[in-house]
Amino acid sequence: MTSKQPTTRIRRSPEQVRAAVHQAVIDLLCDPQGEDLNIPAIAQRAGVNHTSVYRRWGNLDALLADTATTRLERDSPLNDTGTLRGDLLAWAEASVASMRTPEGRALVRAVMLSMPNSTQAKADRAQHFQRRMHSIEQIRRRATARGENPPPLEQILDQLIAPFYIRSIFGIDPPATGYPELLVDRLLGNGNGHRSGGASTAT
Amino acid sequence: MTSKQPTTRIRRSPEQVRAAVHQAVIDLLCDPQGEDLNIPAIAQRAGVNHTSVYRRWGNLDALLADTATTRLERDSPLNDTGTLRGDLLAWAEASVASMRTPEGRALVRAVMLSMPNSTQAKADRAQHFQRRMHSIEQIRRRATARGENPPPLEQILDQLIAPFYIRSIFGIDPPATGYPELLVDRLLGNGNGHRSGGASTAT
DNA sequence: CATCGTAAGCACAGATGTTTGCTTTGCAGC
DNA sequence: GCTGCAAAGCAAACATCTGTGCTTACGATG
Repeated sequence: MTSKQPTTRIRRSPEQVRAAVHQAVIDLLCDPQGEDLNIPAIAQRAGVNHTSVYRRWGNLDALLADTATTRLERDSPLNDTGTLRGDLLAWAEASVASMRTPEGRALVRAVMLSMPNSTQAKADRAQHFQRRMHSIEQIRRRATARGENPPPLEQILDQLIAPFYIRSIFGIDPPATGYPELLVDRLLGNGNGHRSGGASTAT
Repeated sequence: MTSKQPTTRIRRSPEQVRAAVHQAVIDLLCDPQGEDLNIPAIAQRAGVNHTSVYRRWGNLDALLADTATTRLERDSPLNDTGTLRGDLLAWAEASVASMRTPEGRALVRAVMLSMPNSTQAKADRAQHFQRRMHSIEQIRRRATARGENPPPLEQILDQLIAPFYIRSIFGIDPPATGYPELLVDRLLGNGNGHRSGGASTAT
């Protein structure tokens, strides 16, 4: 009688498992002192069986991508301020605030790590990029609808988004004050390449 | 008699092994269709025993970092053009050219991948950053010695280096023509935040 | 020419990651 | 209530990665 007690076998709902695993990814990405990320460790931290993780996500890249997109979409409310500059500033301020938290930096790292390995080519990365740029595209669309003339996406990528990523990668803290304004002013205020629409460039 | 033929055991010199392993890292980073990078695969591709790789580099991160820094330093000759703008432009042009080759993109990915995992904190990443910024610092030093007033490193990071990285990450091709000039002009020509030497802020 | 140190190669063992077959749970539809 | 489905849990096999002791080749030094 090795006393198999079938009653002790409890399980959580799929949503609970999903949330717990996502949280475990973030935690391990924030905390680890030299440990590297892998599925058994994530599953243990989340308190779920590792086979559940393997069956649901298949591999680490997919799990990282899912975690990153889920959290990033949840955390970017995308409020309408009425002007292009206001929207960009709000976006940049939210990004800077996020960058100052371990969790925010972990999410950027998750985006990075999820990308390079298994994706067969540009297709996956481009799709990933589209998802990540969704809020920016919405800001641009709204500006166009208002009659403003927003910079092209590529320029926003180069001047607004790229600095956030590079700093997260290398662990360079943003300037203590005025950094969102600085980047948005550079983006909208410079005269070469693109001229932004009219009145919103007043200081 | 399983015919141990001691004569067949040939070996290459340490330098040959190092070069072969570096090349294998680049190859696997360029080519793989969904395969993920690991030491046994690298060793096999390089034609060396995997134990040699483990003993020399210890782990994948260190190998990636070594490969990236070695190749990047080898491929950035750093010629002196006589002006800050010329030096930055040369640097940017070399970077764009490198970004257009699979090997160049692989090196950027190697830098990314080598960073996040085991490094215990900011210390390692900061050091890595210093090495990567070495050529830029030299350009700034030369400009200062000439009496020019180069932008601070952070601004060069945000406006010149960050775009290259972000595009490599997401696989976004740079504009076909004029991209280096565009970035350098934005960097040196804008009037807010930092004023570069002289009257270059004219529109 | 002999000797010695360094580093690569080999075989094998241990640890870890990944996958599979099956059982059990919770929930929805009848 | 009963039944069936989807998904989580469990255990064990399977594959792969990582590390160790030892042998062997190459080059430097005397």
